[in-house]
Amino acid sequence: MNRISNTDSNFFESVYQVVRLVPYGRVTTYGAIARYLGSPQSSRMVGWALNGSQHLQEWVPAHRVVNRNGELTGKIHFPGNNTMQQLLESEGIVVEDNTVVNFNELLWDPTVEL
DNA sequence: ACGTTGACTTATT
DNA sequence: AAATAAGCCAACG
Repeated sequence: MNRISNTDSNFFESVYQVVRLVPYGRVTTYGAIARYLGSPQSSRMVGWALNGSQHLQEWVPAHRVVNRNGELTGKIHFPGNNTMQQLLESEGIVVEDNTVVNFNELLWDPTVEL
């Protein structure tokens, strides 16, 4: 059925799926996910999808998704002040000044890894 | 119903 | 190199 069809909410679900595949202690970017889904310019929708993922029952490691600069741009949408950073640090990721250190090494790109 | 906003990124000036 | 424009498209007011 579907098969990569647009005009469906599959985009959002696909985002959740991909984010769940991010390995422990690694991070990915909005653009990488968007590109993997076939819409390299829909990176904003990835963020919006993740916004909805928060009240999903499924565990979606949204804290492992940062922008292409490695900055924790989405942390403001987490409960508390730096919940996102704390979660990342609890996985061994070093965060400094809202930016993931060694981001380039920790980056997990689905178009490359899959 | 129309206009604005937004967890972004790439291209152009 | 730095600033501005544009593209994406769903949700909110």
